Amino acid sequence: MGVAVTLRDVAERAGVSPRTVSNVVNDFPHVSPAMRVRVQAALDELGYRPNLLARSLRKGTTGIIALLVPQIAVPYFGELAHEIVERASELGITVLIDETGGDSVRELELLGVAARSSWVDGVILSSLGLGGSALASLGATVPVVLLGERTAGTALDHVGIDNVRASMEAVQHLLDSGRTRIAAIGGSGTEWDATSRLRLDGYRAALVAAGLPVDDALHARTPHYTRADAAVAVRKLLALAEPPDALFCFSDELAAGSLRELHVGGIRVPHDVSVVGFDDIEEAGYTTPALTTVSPDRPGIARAALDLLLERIGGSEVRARDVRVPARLVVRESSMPVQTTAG
Amino acid sequence: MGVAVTLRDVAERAGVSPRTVSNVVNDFPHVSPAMRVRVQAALDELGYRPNLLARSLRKGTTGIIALLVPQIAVPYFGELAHEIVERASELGITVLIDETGGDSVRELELLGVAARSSWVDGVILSSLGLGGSALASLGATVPVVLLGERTAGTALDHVGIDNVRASMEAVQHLLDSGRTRIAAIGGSGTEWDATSRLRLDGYRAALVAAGLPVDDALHARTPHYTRADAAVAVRKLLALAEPPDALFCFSDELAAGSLRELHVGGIRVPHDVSVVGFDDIEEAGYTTPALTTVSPDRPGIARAALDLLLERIGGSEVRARDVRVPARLVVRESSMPVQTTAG
DNA sequence: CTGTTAGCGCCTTCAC
DNA sequence: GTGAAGGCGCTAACAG
Repeated sequence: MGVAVTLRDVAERAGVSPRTVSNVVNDFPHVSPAMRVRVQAALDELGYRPNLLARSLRKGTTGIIALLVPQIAVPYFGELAHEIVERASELGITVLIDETGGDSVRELELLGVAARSSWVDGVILSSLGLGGSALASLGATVPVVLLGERTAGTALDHVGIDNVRASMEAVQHLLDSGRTRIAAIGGSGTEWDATSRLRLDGYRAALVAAGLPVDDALHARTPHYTRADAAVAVRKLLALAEPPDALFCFSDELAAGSLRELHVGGIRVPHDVSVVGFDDIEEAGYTTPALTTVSPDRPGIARAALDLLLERIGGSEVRARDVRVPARLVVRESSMPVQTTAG
Repeated sequence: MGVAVTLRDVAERAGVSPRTVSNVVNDFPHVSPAMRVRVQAALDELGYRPNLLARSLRKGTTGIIALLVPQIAVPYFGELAHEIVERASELGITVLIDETGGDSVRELELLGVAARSSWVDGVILSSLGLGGSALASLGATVPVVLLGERTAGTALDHVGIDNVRASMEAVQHLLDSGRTRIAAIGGSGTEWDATSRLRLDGYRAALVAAGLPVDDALHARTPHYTRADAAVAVRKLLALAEPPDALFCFSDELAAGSLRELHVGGIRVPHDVSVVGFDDIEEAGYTTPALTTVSPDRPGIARAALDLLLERIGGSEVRARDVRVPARLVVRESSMPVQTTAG
C-alpha cells in the first residue's frame, strides 16, 4: 500500500527538525528561503503527503461536513447536493453524503453519529420534519444547519423558501389563467411532512383569497413525492363527478407523473387541465408539455447553508438564524392560457 | 461544543484502567461480567463516544470510502450513488461523494488526494475515461474500483456492462421493428469518452450485421449527455435530406431531450420516429411516450463494486478483475411497432 | 529563525 | 483478567 512517508522521515532527510518541515508544509511565515528550498526538495524527493487523519486529530477539525438528505437519487436532492458539493469544493471543504430515507429515526441517528464521532465539522440536514424536541436529545454537539422546513423551532440555523407564499403564487397563477377547480397533489398527511403542510396552506389561502370554496375532495394525498404516486392521485381526481381543471403538484416528480397519467387518459395539457409543479428540477424544462413550476434559488440555498455552517464552525454563538431564500414561478407550457398553445 | 469524554475519563470514573474500558467498548472476550457492568455504567453515565479519528489513526483504516462521479445531479449517477450508499450502509461503511466534473485532471487529482491522505480506505471511481498511463503516476496507493469503461487497461478492478453488446441489442430491436435509417446521438468524440465510443461501435456493428450502410451523417455528436444537447442534435438530424426514422441515444437524458424536440417539431413518436435511450433512469418510465432503454443492473454494479473494493481493502493482492454486469433492453412505448400504438 | 517536548484519543504489545 | 507504557503522524507550546 505504498510507504507512508512521515514528517520525521522528511526531517531526517533534510537534516532538520520535524517542526521546520511542518512549517514549510503549512506555509508558516518565519522560515528562511534557503531552508524552505532545502526542505521542499526533501519533501518532493520523498513524495511526502501529510496524514490528514493525524492533522485532524491534532487540530480538532477535519474539513469535512456531512450532508444528510432523504434520498440522493431524488432529482431535487441530487441537484441540491451538487450545488453544495460544488460550493464546498470552492471553499476547500469535502462533503460526506448520507441518506436518511426520510426516516426521522435514522435522521437523528445519523445526526448523532456525525455529531459525536468527530468525523465532521458540521452537518447540513435536509429534513422532512425533524422536531425540536427530538433535537434536544442531541445537545449542542456539532453545528447543524437545517434545510427544508423549520420544524426544529428556533434551535437550529435554517435556510429555506417561503413555501406558503410560493404556493399561493402558483395557485394564483392558475386562477389568473381562468382555472377554478384546482386540485392539489401531494402530502402524506403524516407528522413528518411539514413541507407539504405549508404548501397545502398556501394552496388553500389562495383559493380563499379568490373567494373560491376549499373542496377537500380536490386534495389528493400521496405517500411520497414520486411519479408513481401521482398516477394514483390523478386517477382518483379524474374519477370525481366534477374533475379538476388544474393540478398543483407539491413536487416536479408528482407533476411529471401527472402529465403522463393525463396523457394516458387522453386529457390535454394545458387545454383541458393545467399543471404546475414544484422545485424546478432539470427535467421540468423537458417534459411534454414543459412544466410550469416553482423555482427555488438552489445556489442561494447552498451558499447560505454553507455560510451559516462555516460561521458556526468558526465558533459563532449567536442565536439561530432563519434565512429566507427567494423562489419564483417559472411559467412554461403546462399552464399557458389555452388560446396561445394551439398545438 | 460539548465536552469530549475520553476513554481515560471513563476509566477514572469506573476506577479501572483505560485498557479495560477499551476492552468493554470493543467487546473483547476476557472481561469479567461484573467489570463489564461497572464499566458500562460509567460509559453510559458520561455518554462516552469513541473518537473515530483517533481510532482510525491508530488502526490505519477509516471505514470510509470515496465515490467519485462526474456529476451527482445527473440522474444516472444519482441513482448509482444511491445504490452504493445504500449497500455500503448495510456494510457499516460511510460514503464520501465528490464530483469530478468529468474532468480527467480533476479525476486524477481527487484520486491522488483520496489515495494518500488516508481519509478513505478505498475509492470507487466512475470515470469517463481515465487512461492507464495517467494511473501509473498514482502507484498502488489505495484500492480503487473503476466503474464505466475499462480504460485503465488491466491495472484496476473494474465493474461494468458490455456496452457494445447492449448497443447492438438496442439497435437490433429498432431494426426488428422495421426501422432502416437509424441515427445515433451522443459522444463528444474526445479521448475522454470511451463509453460513447463503445456504444457507437455496437450501433455500427448492428447496422453492418443487418447489411445496412453506416452513414456518418446519422451520427450526431454532443458535447455532453444532457437534454439540452439532444435538442441541437435532433434539429440537425431532422434537417437532413433523408432524415432518420429512429434515434439511438447514448443516455436517457439525451433521449428525453430528443422526445421533446421531436414533439416540438410535430414529429410523432414512435409513429414517425422511434427512440431508444440508455441507462433506464427513473424518468424513462414517465416520459411521453415512455422510453425504451437499456437497463443496466445497477444494484448489481453497486454490489460488485463494493465486494471487489472490500476484498482489496482486506488486503487481497490478486490481479485486477473485470466484472461484467448484465444489461437488458426494456421496451416501452417510444419504440413500439406502429400499429399497436394508436394514440 | 529553528530545535525540543508534549500531547490530540485511541489501541495493543508487554508484564503482572 | 487487568494495569502500565508506547506510538499512530501531526502541530503547538516553549525554549534557545
